[in-house]
Amino acid sequence: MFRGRYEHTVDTKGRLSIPSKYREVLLGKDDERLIITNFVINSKRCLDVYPLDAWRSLEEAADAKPQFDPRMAAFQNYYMSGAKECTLDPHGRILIPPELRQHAGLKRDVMLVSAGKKFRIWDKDAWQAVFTEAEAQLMEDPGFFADLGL
Amino acid sequence: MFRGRYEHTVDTKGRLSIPSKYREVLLGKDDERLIITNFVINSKRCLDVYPLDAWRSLEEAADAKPQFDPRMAAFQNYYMSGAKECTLDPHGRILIPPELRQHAGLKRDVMLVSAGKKFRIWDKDAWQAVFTEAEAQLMEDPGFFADLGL
DNA sequence: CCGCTTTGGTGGGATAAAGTGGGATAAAAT
DNA sequence: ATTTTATCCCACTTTATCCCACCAAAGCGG
Repeated sequence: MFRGRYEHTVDTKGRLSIPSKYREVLLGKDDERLIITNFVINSKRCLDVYPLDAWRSLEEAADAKPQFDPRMAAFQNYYMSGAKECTLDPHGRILIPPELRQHAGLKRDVMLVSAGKKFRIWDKDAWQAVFTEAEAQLMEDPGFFADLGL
Repeated sequence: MFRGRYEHTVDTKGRLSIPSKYREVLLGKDDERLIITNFVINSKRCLDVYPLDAWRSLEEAADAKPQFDPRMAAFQNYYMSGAKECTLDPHGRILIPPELRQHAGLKRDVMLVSAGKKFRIWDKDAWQAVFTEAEAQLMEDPGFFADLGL
């Protein structure tokens, strides 16, 4: 499980260093490669990043579903087909492919945001908007926490 | 269970010592690490602090819910994604990550406030406001506690 | 009741680690 | 063959961690 949010920077070469806490999670696996693909939440674009093993189980789960469901096809076309493999350099950085960088509108400042078995990469400003929206939503409905046994 | 309120100080490096009474609670566990994340009550921001085991059960409870419910997504984006792990230094202090310090508006003087299996960290002034607000609510509506079934 | 010891909390310097940037070389594409 | 893109290597800056010292308050024995 990845934990925490980190503000990092993409350098002029398109490199982004993965937080050491995230890297610790990867060290526990036999393959440290990452799979990165395009995604969108609340009309805001971002990137989803999976450890290779987690991506594989997603592939298998998708494969087990009926292939002719149009929504499944859309999922394949959008999410699965965007996937690129990235390897870490000696300093723990990845090179984000240009199409994906552009998809998420990544400029210099980005946020890395944990989401269970994967994490996301957001342009900093886009993330701000998503975060504020989520905060407002939770303030409106504080009883929600009770449902989770808080 | 944590008990009591404590006024402590955050030093210039961002360190905060955990009250020894709270530490006694942690000693009973096999892992003393804390998970700390952002929260908000009555539009006042604070930090929620969990022993690692308590946080894990929260993660599991959240994981068991449908992931694409919009409220669930907001919860994941706001509360879960902010979670950072903090280890105690030899004097029983934690280093509060800068983003979280900033989120809660922590300056030098802070309050540590018990809340069952977790506790909260407030800026001292913000806490004052929350406290008086709660008191006013009780004075206005003396049946308030009774309505809670206590 | 007074002084000593212990415990809890605070502060600061030194060292190590994480993140960032840039030049040089190698691989790939045109 | 030339241009572009990616990888490796080295250097710098910032942040976190360890270690030591200090102070105040509470507990203890004379």
